[in-house]
Amino acid sequence: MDGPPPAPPRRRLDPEARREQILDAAVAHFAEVGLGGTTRDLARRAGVTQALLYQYFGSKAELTEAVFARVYLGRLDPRWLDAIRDRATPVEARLRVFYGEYTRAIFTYEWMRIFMWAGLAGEVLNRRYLDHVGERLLAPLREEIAASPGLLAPSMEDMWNLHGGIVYIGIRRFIYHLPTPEDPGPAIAAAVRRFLAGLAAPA
Amino acid sequence: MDGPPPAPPRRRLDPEARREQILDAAVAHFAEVGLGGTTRDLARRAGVTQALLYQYFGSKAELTEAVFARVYLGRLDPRWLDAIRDRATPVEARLRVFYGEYTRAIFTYEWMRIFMWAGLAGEVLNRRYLDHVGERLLAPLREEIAASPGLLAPSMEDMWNLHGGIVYIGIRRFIYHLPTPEDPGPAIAAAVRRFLAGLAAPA
DNA sequence: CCACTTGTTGATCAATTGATCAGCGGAGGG
DNA sequence: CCCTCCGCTGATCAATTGATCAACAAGTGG
Repeated sequence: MDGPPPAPPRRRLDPEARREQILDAAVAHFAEVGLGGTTRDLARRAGVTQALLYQYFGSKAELTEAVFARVYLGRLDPRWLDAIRDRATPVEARLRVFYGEYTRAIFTYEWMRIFMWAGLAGEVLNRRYLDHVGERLLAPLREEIAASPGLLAPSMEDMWNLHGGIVYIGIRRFIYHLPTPEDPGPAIAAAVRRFLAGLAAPA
Repeated sequence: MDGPPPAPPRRRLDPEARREQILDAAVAHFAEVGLGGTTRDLARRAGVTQALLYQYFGSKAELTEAVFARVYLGRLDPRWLDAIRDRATPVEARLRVFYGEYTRAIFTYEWMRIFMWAGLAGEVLNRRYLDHVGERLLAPLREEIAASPGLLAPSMEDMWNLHGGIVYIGIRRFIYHLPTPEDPGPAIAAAVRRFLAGLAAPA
């Protein structure tokens, strides 16, 4: 009466599921030790043999590309831009909400570290990603601030300063393993409030 | 009459000079490719044979330790603390001067990248260094701001936000290879000014 | 000009690592 | 129950890499 035994770990797996399993392990592994991590350690973590990796990925380079694709793709939500431009909401709230969503998307061990490893390695994807952030997110945010009565238009360098101050929370936590507030919300709110206060036009 | 020939590259070198030459090359090499760089590439860059490295450093680990020592040591100037506490100068100027000096010390290709490689690798030195920054520099700065009339006391998280926003300039330039202002001075001045404006006590 | 000291090198070893392949064996169809 | 398909493994290769060592040769003193 006791149903099937508690899932004796199937050795033969559906190819698609196996590929996902390997990719999951690869993201975790490369985030931890960097893109120079060995395929053998990765295989051990994934619970498969090293040879099997090459059944699903032609080479290590192909595997790391798949890791990039999984980590980068769908990380930026196109709806953010709409919220940024919604002038029915005060700019301060828009900035706060945006950076709340943005940090919720990128403040993960895997994303933060793989992005930094890739940056140091000179990956082109990083520059493309950051160009995108600058032109599609920071520039519109800057326009909205400039269009707000009583605020002086910030420069793009000012925008990067705001951005960097917030992203640095994630760097401290995931790269340097320093203690940071569990919820970055209050720190973000304070940073945004200060940023706008510093842009207040003289009376 | 034509003096000595134009320095035919001496093959035998004074041990101390050779050690320095290797260490210079090691700093440049590991900054570029990370601590996983090979001793053979390093030797090629230094213009010596790979075997010679082991005449001056017992192992690769010993070599990277020497690299850390050279990069970290003497980077923080103890006189900064005195300037920070010099209440004859306005806080804003003190903040501006401090971050001018600080960025002048750490905004180099070698320092920025080795620090980041080491951070990702989990080096203990990084956490020690950043603890020092927090307790010996940011905390005093915070006290000075708090002691300034008309300013609300910032939290340590606020201080890290100011710090991160400024350091991020160097991250963009040296890690991500993005264009940044040649001189970070104006951006620093703006960031400091905004930070303090955002701390102005309500009338 | 010789001989000794020692900075330097080429050759080499053992371990690691990316990649390959023949064959094993689990699972479903007949 | 057996046969076939194919997911999977163990063994193995070639290249790379940290480390060693005997031997070479540049500089120096006699």
